[in-house]
Amino acid sequence: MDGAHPNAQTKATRGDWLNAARDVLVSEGVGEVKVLALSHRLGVSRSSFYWYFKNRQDLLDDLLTGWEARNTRTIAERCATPAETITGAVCNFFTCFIDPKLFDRGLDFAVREWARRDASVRQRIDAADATRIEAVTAMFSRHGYDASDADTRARILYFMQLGYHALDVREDMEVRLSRVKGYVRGFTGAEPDALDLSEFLRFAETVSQTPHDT
Amino acid sequence: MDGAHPNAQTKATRGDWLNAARDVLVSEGVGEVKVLALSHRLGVSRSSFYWYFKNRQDLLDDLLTGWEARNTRTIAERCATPAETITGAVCNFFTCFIDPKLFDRGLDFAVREWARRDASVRQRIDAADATRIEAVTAMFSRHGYDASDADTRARILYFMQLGYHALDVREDMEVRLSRVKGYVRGFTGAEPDALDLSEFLRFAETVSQTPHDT
DNA sequence: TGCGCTCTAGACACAAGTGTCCACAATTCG
DNA sequence: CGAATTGTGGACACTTGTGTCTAGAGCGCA
Repeated sequence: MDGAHPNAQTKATRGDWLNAARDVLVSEGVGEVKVLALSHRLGVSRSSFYWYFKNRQDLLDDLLTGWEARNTRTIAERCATPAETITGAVCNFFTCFIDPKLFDRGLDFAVREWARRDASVRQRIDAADATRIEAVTAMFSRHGYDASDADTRARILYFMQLGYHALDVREDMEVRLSRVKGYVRGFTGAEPDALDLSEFLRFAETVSQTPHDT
Repeated sequence: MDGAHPNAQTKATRGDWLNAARDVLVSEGVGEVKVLALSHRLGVSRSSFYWYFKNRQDLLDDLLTGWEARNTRTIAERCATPAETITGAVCNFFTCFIDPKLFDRGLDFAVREWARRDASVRQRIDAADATRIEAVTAMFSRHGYDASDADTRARILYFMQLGYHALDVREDMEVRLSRVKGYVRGFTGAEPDALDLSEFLRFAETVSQTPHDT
């Protein structure tokens, strides 16, 4: 029923349809996610689609659910990860955006674009943003910031991080990492712990080995 | 020929088509800019469109040309405006984004989204960004920053400003203006001149009287 | 008054997309 | 083996969108 156990005869699984749809959504927008085009791309008849999905909307709903699970949950989890210092916690938050396996930024912005045309998607994005900001706020609160301060810092941290990605800035990971110390200081108002920083940079290096998509 | 002298019988001028198209482009993306839908919106037959435009692409080209003229030229002009101090110059730059008549942010991001699907648009956006950043860089250079410093500050200023708008942050003008002094200090590394600041705030107030669109 | 220019409407032809129905091939399982 | 299940493919009906062609209405001007 969910394509997890494909038959030998199976040419395209449910997951194949979803992956293809995700790619088109990211690179060309919702409007271009068309059953006909996807069937061509998968080398399968168009009508096979209707075995896995009720209709086009059903596919889109699944895409949205997957996005919520991956991106929002990732941020929430990283923010909830225990840390000795606030600077370490902020580094934890950064890892979401360093490792493309954790947070799919292409998908996040594709969904934001989609939301401009669909009120129900807009609602889910707003809910997701609220959840994420709450998670970041809680992170600051846990480290002793008062409610108002935690709220402000959470918004600055979250909005700046997404703004950076929104503009699709492309710089070497090396250049990007050279600014981390300054960022952390700015976001927390505290001097970054050397250990937190080096641990984060080490993680970033292991990730940057694998070439990143899109 | 350009709709500037509409006949009494004229129901929709060339400009009407362009305005309608711009609205749809901003609110729903290029994919939804359709002759049929625009004709309905204007209460006019679809075929009248082809009197003013060769085809759909012709309309889109015009939209793009208008965007370049308005947004990029505005930024370049504001950056070139003479100012006594760098803090005054940065305030000049800010005015682009305070007054919706100067810089159409909705259109700017709609075009950026469009660029994701069209290589030729991507090229024009890249050229526009380069032009804008050059203008901002020149502004810093004129006020004594060395080449490297001017370049860095220009990028930070430009990217942050666009990042703010990319996330479609909605806050009261009052809240927004309360942060200006800190921003200016951060961007220039200099203490803001009180006169520059008060002049800018006065301008912002006159603008915020008129309700702004989308 | 009547001619020409400007603009609009409707019909036609066509392409691309959606969703449904039905036949049928390939696997799996009793 | 044989029957049910799992998927696939092709045909049909319908919708939405593009671009072209032609008739003709309304205004401006001699």
